[in-house]
Amino acid sequence: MAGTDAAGSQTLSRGIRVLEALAESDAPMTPSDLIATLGLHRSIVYRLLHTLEGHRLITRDDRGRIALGHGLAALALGVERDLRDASVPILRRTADALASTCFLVGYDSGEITTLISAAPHRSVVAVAQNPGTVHPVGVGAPGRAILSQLPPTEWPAHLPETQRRATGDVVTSGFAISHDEVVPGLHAVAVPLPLVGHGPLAVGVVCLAILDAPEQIAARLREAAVQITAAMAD
Amino acid sequence: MAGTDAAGSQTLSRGIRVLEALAESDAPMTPSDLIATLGLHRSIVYRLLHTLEGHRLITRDDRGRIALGHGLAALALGVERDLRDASVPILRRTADALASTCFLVGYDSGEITTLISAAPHRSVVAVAQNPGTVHPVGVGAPGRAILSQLPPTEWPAHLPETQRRATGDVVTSGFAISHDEVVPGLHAVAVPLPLVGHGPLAVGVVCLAILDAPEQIAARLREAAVQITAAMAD
DNA sequence: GTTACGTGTCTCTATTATCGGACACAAAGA
DNA sequence: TCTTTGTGTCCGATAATAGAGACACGTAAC
Repeated sequence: MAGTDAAGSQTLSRGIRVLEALAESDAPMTPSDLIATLGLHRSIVYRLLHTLEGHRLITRDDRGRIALGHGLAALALGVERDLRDASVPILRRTADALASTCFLVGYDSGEITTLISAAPHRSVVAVAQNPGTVHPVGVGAPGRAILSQLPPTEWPAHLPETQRRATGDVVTSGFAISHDEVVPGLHAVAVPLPLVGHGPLAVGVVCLAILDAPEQIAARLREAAVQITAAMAD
Repeated sequence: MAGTDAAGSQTLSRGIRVLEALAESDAPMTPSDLIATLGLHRSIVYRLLHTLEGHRLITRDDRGRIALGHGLAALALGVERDLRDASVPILRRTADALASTCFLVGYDSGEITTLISAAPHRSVVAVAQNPGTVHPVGVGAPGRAILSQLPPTEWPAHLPETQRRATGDVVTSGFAISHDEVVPGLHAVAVPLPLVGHGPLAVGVVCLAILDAPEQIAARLREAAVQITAAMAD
């Protein structure tokens, strides 16, 4: 669903669709699974698999089933490397200070992706927010913190009036808050992080029960945002 | 260097080489950089870039320079997902217990890749060991812990006699130790982690100064390995 | 035994990508 | 101003892939 029939190279696009199909599947896939999912001929899929395996982007287990390979982890290491290196220690401190999972999200061509996250040290239940997770735009605290940095022309087509006004509130108050929005039972607070040459970013926390006043949490998050901006200036 | 002219699809292989080139570069690349690095014609590179951009595997900043895109992080999220989800909390506890960065490495077609790592909470200096990092086979404690699980027929061609005997010691003692081997000044201890259907794995720690006796560290690592094995059995 | 099924490789034309060059355009430099 | 350099697109002849089927092999069902 992510990859439409992208302009340019059909072969490359199909090879990437193999990886996307494997990522969306929670278990390793058999060749037949892939052939059925992609709707391609067997000979094509096998050719793509050989090429992908040669680059270690897929691997095959003892039963011949196909899974994403370690080479993808090596490639992903290079995604926003400077930003992630600079932010990790800051997010760790913020997560401990707020006793909540703290994360940094980025916006790229219509989607919001978690770039890094840090769980607090002494947490009874750790709310996971793994890097690579995709958020809906305009929904939830991080979604609105990002949206508030985008011109309304780039907003999603059918964004409810409620979300539009809530996003406007982010601009005035400087932070976004959400509860039961993306995942039931979870609270979230996020602040925008504008950084030159990096598209809209946001720093946020997610937790089961809100501890401090939202304004206090937002103040601490803004502090982290300032530190990240400073660390990136070098 | 990683991707030779892989059998199968030339187009797909070249598209992946674009990603590999961007990952090896520490800064965003201009189109000319890529064209020179890959040795391809301009029209080919532009076509590949359009396709990759459509799948959010690359992105372009305000100056037109090209960097790896967030879609790669989403794909990498699926790499060894079950194993990583099961290991994260165990590695965190182990890292705190040993006051050292603790990590899990996996082997796939000739290369050892860090799958996850956990830094200790109260660390003066945190030794980073980011997921996706590639280790040399047979060198260093993790390298030998992996090698000890491979048949000698799959060992690297010109492995020094010293490394061969040290690897043999891992089989008898149950753990590997290294100092000043991969990175000067760093100590490392690692234990093998055999897991059915998952290729050779190893759990290890890396630190600046060794605190406990290697045997004690190895015992704690073996404990973590057992816990991971148990967590994967469900 | 047979039947059915998934795997993996191979061969073959129609379709698609490649690659050279050409073109237009903008930003620096002489 | 006139060059030079990088960017981005477009066009044809050549080389590569797509896509269908055929084939051999192991393996589980009957």
